[in-house]
Amino acid sequence: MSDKPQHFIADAIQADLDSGNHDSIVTRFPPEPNGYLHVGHAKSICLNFGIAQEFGGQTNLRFDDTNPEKEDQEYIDAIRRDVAWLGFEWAKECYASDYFEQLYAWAQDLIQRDLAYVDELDAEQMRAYRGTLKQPGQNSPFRDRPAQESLDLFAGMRAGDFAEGQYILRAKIDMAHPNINMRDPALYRIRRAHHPRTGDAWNIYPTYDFAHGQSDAIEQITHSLCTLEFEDHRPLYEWFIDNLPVPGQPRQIEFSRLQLEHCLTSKRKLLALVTEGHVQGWDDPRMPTISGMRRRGFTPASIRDFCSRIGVTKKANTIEMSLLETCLRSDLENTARRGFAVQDPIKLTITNWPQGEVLALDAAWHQRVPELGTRPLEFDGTVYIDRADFEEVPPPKYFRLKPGGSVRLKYAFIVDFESLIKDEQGNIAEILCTYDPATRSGQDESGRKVKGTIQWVPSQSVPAEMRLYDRLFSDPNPVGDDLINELNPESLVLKQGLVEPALAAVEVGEIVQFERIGFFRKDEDSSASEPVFNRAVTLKDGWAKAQKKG
RNA sequence: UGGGGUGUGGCCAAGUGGUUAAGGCAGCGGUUUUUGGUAUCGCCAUUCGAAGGUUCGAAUCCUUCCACCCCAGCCA
Repeated sequence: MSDKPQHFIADAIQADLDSGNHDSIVTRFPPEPNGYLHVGHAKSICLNFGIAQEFGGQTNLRFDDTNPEKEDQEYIDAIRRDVAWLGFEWAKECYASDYFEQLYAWAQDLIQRDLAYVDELDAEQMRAYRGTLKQPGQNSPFRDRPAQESLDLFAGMRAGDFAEGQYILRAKIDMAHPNINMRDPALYRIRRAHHPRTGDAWNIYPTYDFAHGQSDAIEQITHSLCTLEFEDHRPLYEWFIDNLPVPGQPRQIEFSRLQLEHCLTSKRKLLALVTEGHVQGWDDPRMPTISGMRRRGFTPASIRDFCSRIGVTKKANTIEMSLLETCLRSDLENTARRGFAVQDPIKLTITNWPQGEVLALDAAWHQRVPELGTRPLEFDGTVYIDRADFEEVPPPKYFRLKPGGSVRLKYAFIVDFESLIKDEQGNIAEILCTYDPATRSGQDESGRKVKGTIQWVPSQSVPAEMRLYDRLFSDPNPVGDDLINELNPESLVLKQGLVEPALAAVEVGEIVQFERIGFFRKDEDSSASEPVFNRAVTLKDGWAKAQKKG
């Protein structure tokens, strides 16, 4: 894990600093508030804020709110929360809509200089005139409309004199340009929609292309970092910067977007998951959204670490889930408190335990991190262990409890198998053991060694709902067109388990380790009587792996 | 010959003509361990999309070819 970003964008910025192009740098993170941020945005956030920090610069949070129909204050609020949660502070909070008046003036300027015109082709006609990827387009019959006429029409568009789609402002560049984006791109369209910030003040809205670069220039952005699909827009971006009296010379640099296995990172498709009810909301712990990951149990540090480990290039990439999981585990390893929980309880009774005696144990929250303190744990001769920790007919090298075997109940005693009690169906209802008083943890002088040490919960434990989350999509590279069939039917498995009292009492939002199981975050759905825990990630399971290999 | 990009091990990714091609993740094997976790040690590309060429020397330069991605919203 390197601390200095070492990639082509850092190199480019360094070069701009060295050459004297810039004395300091300013970047921006420019989401459109039309949905929740996801892990792909996290990459962009970490890149933009991280690179600015690295070079002593600043980063703005700018909402690219140029298309009111899809945007909402709810998204603005969520985005602010998510960026802050990730641990970044923006120098300024900006909105493209703050520049609408300036943008309008620049559009007029372009018209006056015969670099833009009001067209009245409808969308379909425009497409026809645009030509194809291999064939040049044709000029609109309105292309040579006198500037004054365009100016008047443009004013009328703004004033609300026309219907949506009736007129459109276009740049006058080159309808035969090999780059389709340069074939007289749309600058302003009529939209009678309520804007979350400007309300009904405007009847026309600038397009992304007309707003983005100029907004960058207004904010004195030095490096405008965006994803690869905007590469083709760069000539247009530069055309505006070159043809308008903008107060800055931002440079656009593109990098490849993040693809995560078993995930979708398209706002449109994530929206569908939410609206079609396949998940419980934008913050469903299975969602690759920042809010979903937060609720799942990911930490800001783990996500930042992930983003630094995946690198920044222009190459298409699909990152394996295991890397994200590794980042989480490694962040939590030395910080999360550990406690006992069982997902599938089975009663274990110590037959030689003194009737009524209760032994109060003091167990470390983290065996290697004493600063985390201890929690009380009561042992009264009846405990619950996980069904997975007993096998009547064990496979070879099974270290857990089995007929004729012994196992240590962590922080307590070694117990020796005695017998089983089964119900009418033949299922194991209870395990009977004896304990070895000489083997008490911390004061064991018996010299006995056992291969297995397992967690357990006391007789007075708390029932808890455990939400075991797994990948949302079965396929590593889901398409997202056929949600029903692509979704992993086992992306959520509910368990009614038991947790020791101290674990049940942790604060909502705390992430703990259920020893030998995984890291879990106490969910907001918890009630006073029943805690709810979300499984963020399992522990690595070498035994399961060995079993699978056979 | 539309335009724009990208090709280094299973997944990422350094490398910018000169030791045997960094590192991480995954995998495999060992040690430690009162979490089959953690930690730790070792192994894991004669080869850089392919073929030619330049050079004493090439993943790095040249040529040709191949593969994959993006673009025809009044979305961003």
